[in-house]
Amino acid sequence: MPELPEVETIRRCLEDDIKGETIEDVWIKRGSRLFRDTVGDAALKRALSGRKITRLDRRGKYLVMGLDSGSALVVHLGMSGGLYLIEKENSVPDHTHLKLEFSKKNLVMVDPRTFGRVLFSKAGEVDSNVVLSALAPDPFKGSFTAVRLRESLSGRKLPLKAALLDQRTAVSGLGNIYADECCFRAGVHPERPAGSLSATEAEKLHDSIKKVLAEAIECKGTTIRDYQWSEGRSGEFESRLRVYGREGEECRTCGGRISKSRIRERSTYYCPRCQK
DNA sequence: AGTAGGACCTGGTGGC
DNA sequence: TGCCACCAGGTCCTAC
Repeated sequence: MPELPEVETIRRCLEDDIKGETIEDVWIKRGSRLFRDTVGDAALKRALSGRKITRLDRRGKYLVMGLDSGSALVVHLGMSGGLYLIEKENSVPDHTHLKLEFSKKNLVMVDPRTFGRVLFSKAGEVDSNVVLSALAPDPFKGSFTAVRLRESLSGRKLPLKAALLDQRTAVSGLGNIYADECCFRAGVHPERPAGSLSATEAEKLHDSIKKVLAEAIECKGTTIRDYQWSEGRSGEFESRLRVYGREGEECRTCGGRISKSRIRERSTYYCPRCQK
């Protein structure tokens, strides 16, 4: 579910509350798929217990929880994941896979569909982590430029949207909603071969990606179904969506009808008149 | 190598 | 009310 703006919202919401907290105890759901890529539950518990949280960073859609040992817990929320601070006396919600106990609160990771995953990077290995280091530039980093964007797409024949969804190629952090919104604002059709963008179009797309994501972060993300950024509060970008989920409705720019198609088995929304 | 499509899961919704 | 098919914001693997 969460794309970059939702993950960034969660990060900002949690950072101040967990930074400096010591992990007093760890609970991991038995046999949870989310930990399939870690060292094993027992070893992970040992690595986390007693450690102090020093920072909460974001790389693309990943959250990186830095510890005073120099290691880091790396979390991806998949389609349905969430991180919540709960009162110590409250029992954990359904589908909780991880609980970190602090002195006054507990942090839980909830994920009904179990598409999320948790990784662990040992001290000094965070920057060389195979998953994180393979990510394309973060849209808010200086390495994400219009030139780099166009180069990463050049020669590729797959649909532009498919290229934008690939976290390791052009840009990291875009998902199904924001990829559609960015294509719309840039005036480019999502089915265009990725390599067919002109320099001007690549600049517009680069600009749109930064603006759409920044605006969505300001709105604390989008709420389509069950996404909540913290204990029951919801994002407000939904009312600003220009194409996503608006099949048959009026385009706010040209008055035409929004179309829906499928790209790589993902629902795709666009305005056939505004997007060439 | 690059690309397409299904697989992996649970829960909510809308149609009958 | 109940049942069922379909849909969902993300990767990941396999096959062409």
